Amino acid sequence: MPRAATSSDAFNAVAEPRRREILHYLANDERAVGDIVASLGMEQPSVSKHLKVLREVGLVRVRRNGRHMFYRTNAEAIRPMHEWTKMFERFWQHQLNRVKERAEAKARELDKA
Amino acid sequence: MPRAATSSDAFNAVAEPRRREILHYLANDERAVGDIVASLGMEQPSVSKHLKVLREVGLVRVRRNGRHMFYRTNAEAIRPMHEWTKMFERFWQHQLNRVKERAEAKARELDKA
DNA sequence: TTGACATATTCCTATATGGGAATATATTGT
DNA sequence: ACAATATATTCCCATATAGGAATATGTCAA
Repeated sequence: MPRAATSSDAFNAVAEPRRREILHYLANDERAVGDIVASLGMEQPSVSKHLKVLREVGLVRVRRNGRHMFYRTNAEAIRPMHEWTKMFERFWQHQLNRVKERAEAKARELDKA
Repeated sequence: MPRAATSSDAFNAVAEPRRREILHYLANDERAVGDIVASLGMEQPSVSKHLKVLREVGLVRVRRNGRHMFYRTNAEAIRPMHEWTKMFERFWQHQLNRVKERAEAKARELDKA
């Protein structure tokens, strides 16, 4: 079995760095495809293809205005990823505390000497 | 150009659902490969291969004890993904507020009638 | 209608995959 | 040394890329 399609869910879609750039760029305002091309320095067909993937998983919304297609990030679709990674928050805080505690213990040791 | 390797970074490694399951399972305690196989109901070679990918991007740590390899999630490696998704938090909160405000405005309208 | 502009799609190719099956490697106990 | 156990690796294959080049589609303006 090959890898799951990039358009199968947000996790797969977002694995591609260019698509993360696009999502970031489109977070504040809607933008026409040409603006993305100019601002991010990617080829136009490439941008269109990435946008298609992002559309298919609901990570961006489109609106047509004349010849222009205005895309904008749908932040809500990123939320499940945020929730998933959040599950591990307490674990890395734990890890950091252990590192800190060990450092402090070492400092006390040195103090005694 | 094909897709970036699954072992190129955490984003790509975590795109695979089975690997997310494994990370979740290994978050609390270290576990031997056999335990993962039994608990998650995957084939042993499959688990070993997934663990290899996770190791290569630093998402898990290993410790050998006799014939057993004890794996555990390195939560710290998930943090960058959490930070990236966090950038969008204010945007989805914004979206939710707009939905809420519209609902309240509608409620006021109905109240007048 | 025709031309110019904006975006999308198609075709091509090298490459990486995940699963299954089989096998290799490592470690322990006897 | 040998058998048993635990894990890792290899080989095979169908499939999905992402980029580049070329082309198609859609929309406006004159």
